[in-house]
Amino acid sequence: MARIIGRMPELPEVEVTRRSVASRIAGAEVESVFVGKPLRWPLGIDADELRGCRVGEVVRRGKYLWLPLLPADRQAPAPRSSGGLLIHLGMSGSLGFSWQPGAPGPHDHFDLLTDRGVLRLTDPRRFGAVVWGPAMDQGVPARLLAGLGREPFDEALTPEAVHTALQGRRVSIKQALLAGDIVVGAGNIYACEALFRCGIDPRLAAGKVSRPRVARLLAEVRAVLAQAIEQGGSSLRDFKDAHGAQGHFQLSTQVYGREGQPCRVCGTPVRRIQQAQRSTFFCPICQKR
DNA sequence: CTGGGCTCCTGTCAGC
DNA sequence: TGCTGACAGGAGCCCA
Repeated sequence: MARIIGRMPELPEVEVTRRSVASRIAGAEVESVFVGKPLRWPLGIDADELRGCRVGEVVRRGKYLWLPLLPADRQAPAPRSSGGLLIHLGMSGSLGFSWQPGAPGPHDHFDLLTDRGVLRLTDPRRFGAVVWGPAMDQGVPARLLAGLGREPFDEALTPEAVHTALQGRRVSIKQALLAGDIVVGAGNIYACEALFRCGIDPRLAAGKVSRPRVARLLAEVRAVLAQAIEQGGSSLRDFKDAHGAQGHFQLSTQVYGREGQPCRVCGTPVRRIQQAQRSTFFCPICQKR
């Protein structure tokens, strides 16, 4: 039986995090920076150089957050660098913003201390990252974002475009979804759930999915992500502190993490298989094509 | 260009 | 009850 690891930050959790942090940190002035244990990549700048920057509007791209750091107009002396921080929560990361978070704990690896509070990255497994760059489309951030597919809610992402992009792909549709180079945001949980909702066998070759089914799949990816964002958003009202987000985003799943348990639609035991070293959950009866 | 496999890390859990 | 080892997973990266 597969175990479910507590929270896996996928697009919905990243978006909910953005919404909870953005309005409170916008306009804040950086006073100092704490860097803990190494994360996935080095920060890429001397932390002292961020002092005196003003935080801009936090935006999300895929599962990344971009935190603009601009020169504060009335600050003297002016910061030595402006640009921003590209943040990824990895497998186990969470971002909190609070007035007095206390001393960093063993899993707190980055603090941005500002005049409005402290933005803190907590990440036990350290798959996450905080990387400085001169702009979102320059330097290391640009390189990291370059291969990303379209945003799931981008209106320019049509079923036709997705279908075309899938043509010739021989990997499974599940792997193609996870790859994120066509549409971003569907991690392992949501890929499994979306495929279940539209009755597509996760093992089916990506290029073999018919156009109507691609349209249905895109709709379900959007629906499951939107639902998760909404659920996370509603739970935000209960936030008490910076890390109150724990466990709030666990959508009640139809198949994910339910190996051996009866399919909620037909009662057949949910199957678990490995695809590219990753667990896939599906109903062998409901997902036949 | 595509696809497959490896890698980072540590909390959790099965099994002895 | 305590210890050990397998496992989970996002996504960059390297190689065939």
